[in-house]
Amino acid sequence: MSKVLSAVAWPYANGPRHIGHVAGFGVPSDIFSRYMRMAGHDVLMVSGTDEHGTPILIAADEAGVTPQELVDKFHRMIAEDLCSLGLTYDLYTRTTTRNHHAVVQELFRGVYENGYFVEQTAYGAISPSTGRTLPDRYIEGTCPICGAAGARGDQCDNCGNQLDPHDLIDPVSKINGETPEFIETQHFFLDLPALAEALGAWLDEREQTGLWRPNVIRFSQNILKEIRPRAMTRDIDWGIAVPLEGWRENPTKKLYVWFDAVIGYLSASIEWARRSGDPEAWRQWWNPAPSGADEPVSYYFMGKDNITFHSQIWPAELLAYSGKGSNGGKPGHYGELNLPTEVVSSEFLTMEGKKFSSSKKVVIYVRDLLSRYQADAFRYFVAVAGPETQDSDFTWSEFVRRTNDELVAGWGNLVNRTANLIAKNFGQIPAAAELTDADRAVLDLVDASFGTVGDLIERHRQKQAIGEAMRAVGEVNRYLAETEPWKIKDDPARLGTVLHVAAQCVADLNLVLSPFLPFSANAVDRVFGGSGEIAPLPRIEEVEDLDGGAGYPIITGDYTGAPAWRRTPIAVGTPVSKPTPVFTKLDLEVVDEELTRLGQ
RNA sequence: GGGGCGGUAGCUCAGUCGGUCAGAGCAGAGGACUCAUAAUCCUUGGGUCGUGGGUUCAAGCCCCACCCGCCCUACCA
Repeated sequence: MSKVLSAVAWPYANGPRHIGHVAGFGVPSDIFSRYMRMAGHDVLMVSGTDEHGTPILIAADEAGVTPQELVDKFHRMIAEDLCSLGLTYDLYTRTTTRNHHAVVQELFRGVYENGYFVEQTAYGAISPSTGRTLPDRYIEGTCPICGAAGARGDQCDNCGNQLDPHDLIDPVSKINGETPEFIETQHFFLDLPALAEALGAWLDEREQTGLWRPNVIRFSQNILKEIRPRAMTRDIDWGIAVPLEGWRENPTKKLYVWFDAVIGYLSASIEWARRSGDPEAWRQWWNPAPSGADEPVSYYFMGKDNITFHSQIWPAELLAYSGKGSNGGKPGHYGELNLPTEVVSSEFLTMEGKKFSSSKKVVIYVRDLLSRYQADAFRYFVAVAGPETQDSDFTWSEFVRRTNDELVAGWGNLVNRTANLIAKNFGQIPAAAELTDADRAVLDLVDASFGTVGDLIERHRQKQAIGEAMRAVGEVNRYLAETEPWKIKDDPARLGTVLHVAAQCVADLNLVLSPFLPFSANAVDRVFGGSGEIAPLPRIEEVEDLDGGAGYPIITGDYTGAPAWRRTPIAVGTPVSKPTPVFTKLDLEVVDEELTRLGQ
């Protein structure tokens, strides 16, 4: 039994979540966390909404609201989206809490005192009217290389060259059309070169485990080669104050949003501990274990666009705070902080062959999908066909097919026919008489799936894991076809035995599938007379800020009630009545309906 | 430009150390059964494994070049 930190990517507060987001980090992290809890580990699953940064400011200006009003709205929406998918966060919080601000500032101080920040003059664009940093991508002009109009400050879409915004001919702000002013400005740069050696050693050690996905480890080692200091402050008035004399009071200097966002994993853990009544409890997941005890492990779930922040920036911050780079230093009062055990990055989900794009309306929002379809149907699709190690495509026709042919016709049908046979013939779970070889074979095969499926989930091979589970479902369907219980009504002992065996297999597979399909796991459990509470579900809770700020909604829950990851013998005599189907079969017309909705 | 990934049966994809690797599911065809949301079960696949070279006794799997598609690279997050 270990302390397992499930650190889940922080969604940016710029709108509701679309299914591409949650396919990458949400569903996989929940499947993993649910399984690890059932396997007996102490899981702490944390995340929250990322609410600072330039895009929020711009969106707020456009909407005519304050940034705080904007993020209040979107934080709530995102929390609802994630909760409705059944994602079992121990705490889903946000970056505008006072706790988060304080933790971020403590990290900054520690890194600063250990000498891993260098103050440098940078040259950058600001908006003359607001004084805010104007990021490269928000500047456009004529490309100095190919002469195309409308080139962005970072890259020209026409010729593909990377640009320096200062070289653009007639640069203008995309936000308000004014001419940007290029100024010299002071910033704190994280001294990544001083941490490169420690980062490299850590990555080499991680590579030895052979667990990281090849893409992720290779990419991480690659970016190490061209490592250079990176600015961790910005000219902006929305964010966390730099906790230093002369900076703190400056309304236009804030910490870079990514500096603070990744610290959310730690601040959320601390917030969780404070709310749990044991404010120091977070240390069990973050500090090295006392000698003799198992080291805590941490898994970070995200999409591939976030790898650099999780395999370089965040470990660098942790190393710097712990004083473990070439500049030396000593840990701050949070103590030595553990680096990620594994950065579990997924690839991207596309949508009918195209990249998701809210502006181009190539998008399906989680809330829209769940208003019409079962959460588990979507979770099933993601588990079985998601972008685990390479990009994958979501199409409505494939969604309908997977739902109807695999989930409903395979698993749903097995549940249904088993329950029906029991309800008709016994009305309760029958006892087994003597077992035949075939009975034992199917029982053993299903029992073995706890091992194979669990192992695959632990290694983040969820597609293969659910494939194994579904293969076992097929075996049980075959078992029924071969034993033909509907033909042996004149032999109640044998009939009871077959149905007992089938019911046991269904109960087992229901547990094995519960990390993937929590909602239906509960429904299936109810069909067979259980409590319907085998897969815990999260809830939204309105809480006060711990340090006197404004209240906000969080996702939390009590997940201690999940059954263990092993066969639990079914209780003979439990009443079973004629079931209502657990899964909804989809009409083939929904494909056209949805494509029409997409405007295609 | 640099780094990386993918291109395997009509469709979606598996293929760990090079030698039963030419596979699975779905679709299609035929059959069985009737407990079940017309669900289930059995039988049925021969695709130059993107293209052209090369290494090897042996290559989807290694090397080189090329063609397609995609991602990362940015003071967006």
